[in-house]
Amino acid sequence: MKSRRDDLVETALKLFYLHGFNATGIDRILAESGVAKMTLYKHFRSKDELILAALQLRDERFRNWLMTEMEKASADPKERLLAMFDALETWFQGKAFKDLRFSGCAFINAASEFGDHDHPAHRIASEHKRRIVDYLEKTCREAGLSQPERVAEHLALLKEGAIATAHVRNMPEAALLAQDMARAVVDAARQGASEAT
Amino acid sequence: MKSRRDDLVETALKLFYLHGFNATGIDRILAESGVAKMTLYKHFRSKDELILAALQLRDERFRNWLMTEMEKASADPKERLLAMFDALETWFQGKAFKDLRFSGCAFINAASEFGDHDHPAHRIASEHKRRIVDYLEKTCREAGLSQPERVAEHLALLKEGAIATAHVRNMPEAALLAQDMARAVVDAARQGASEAT
DNA sequence: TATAGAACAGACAGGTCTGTCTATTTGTCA
DNA sequence: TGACAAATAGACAGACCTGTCTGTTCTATA
Repeated sequence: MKSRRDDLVETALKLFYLHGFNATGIDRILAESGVAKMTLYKHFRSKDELILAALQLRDERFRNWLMTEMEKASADPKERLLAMFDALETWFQGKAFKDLRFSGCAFINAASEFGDHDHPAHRIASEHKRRIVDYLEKTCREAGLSQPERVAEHLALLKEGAIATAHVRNMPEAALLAQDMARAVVDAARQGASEAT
Repeated sequence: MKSRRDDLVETALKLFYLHGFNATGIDRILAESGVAKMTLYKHFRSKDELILAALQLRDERFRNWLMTEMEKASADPKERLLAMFDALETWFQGKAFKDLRFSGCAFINAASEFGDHDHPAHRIASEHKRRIVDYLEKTCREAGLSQPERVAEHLALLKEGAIATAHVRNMPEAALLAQDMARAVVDAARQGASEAT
């Protein structure tokens, strides 16, 4: 049951992601989605609102994809943490989201274009990243790791580094470099959990 | 001996960095630099050329700043590698480049706005990152670490992760999270160097 | 089939953008 | 002082952008 609104947000997400927010005009979104201009302004007050809707869709879809990939990789939470980086590599290779080549992280991109941390788009980006840390922290706890908040932050930072490196330098293997370090982080926290700290 | 051209590139760099490339019009650059429009088009064919000149200035200036910070921190190359993350933290706190608040990495930002890897601005970004890896690798060799190419890539990835995290989540302490992991990476490579591999 | 809401095409206003042009002023050096 | 190069202000064209408006056509439901 795809509504006109859904077509719009879907097309907007794709074009914003591939070409940037400021560089993408609404006329192009309308042309590619086959929606009339008045329909857009019936559903959204402005282009800015459409940007926010597209980012919210991306947040939901990306986290869902990542969690699914991690959970189907293994039943062991420690393995799941490491499987995140395998998932990242498939993403970097353009195999994760159909007909959407890898073009960096939509939220890092949003933060780049909307540099002010108070801008609504930047806030959505910030919240997206926090939600991922929350999920990693939960998985760290399930794995019985020591200092789960800290380990989750470490793993999240490795993920960001892999994304930025893969995008800027066109280097999908960055995921495996990050995975190397992630393994060390997780192993250290596993030993730490059985020791007195 | 500051030329009109220098004023222009300086102002362009500042505004592009703070507000983005597409969002910054040349009229604003002209107004803030006090330069006439014809002077701009005497020195540059187009706005795109000005963007490239600004990124080149940033490349030179940033790498110079980073290397200086690392080298003044210690004479020991291993300590210098770790000092990179202290330097990053001062940058994230806005204390590195005068009257220029931290607004992410200019090259990650450029890659975001110019997503196509063949775009000249994206290439400059890619080369900037590679030059930093080269410098890290050289320092790894000076420190006598095993697998210097690999360790340099690890450290560079940690740096990117710290930058992205600090910017998107407004979290300057990301530098210290990265430093934790960097210490582990460097220590492991030091042990590795004295062992048979 | 009748009706009402939704989406349609397309013109339009008003603003902003890059890049060009002209004519004038400034600054430097002999 | 005189001459030449550089920089200036400001108007302008043409393209593009967001957002509004009008009048028509589609579609679902009663």
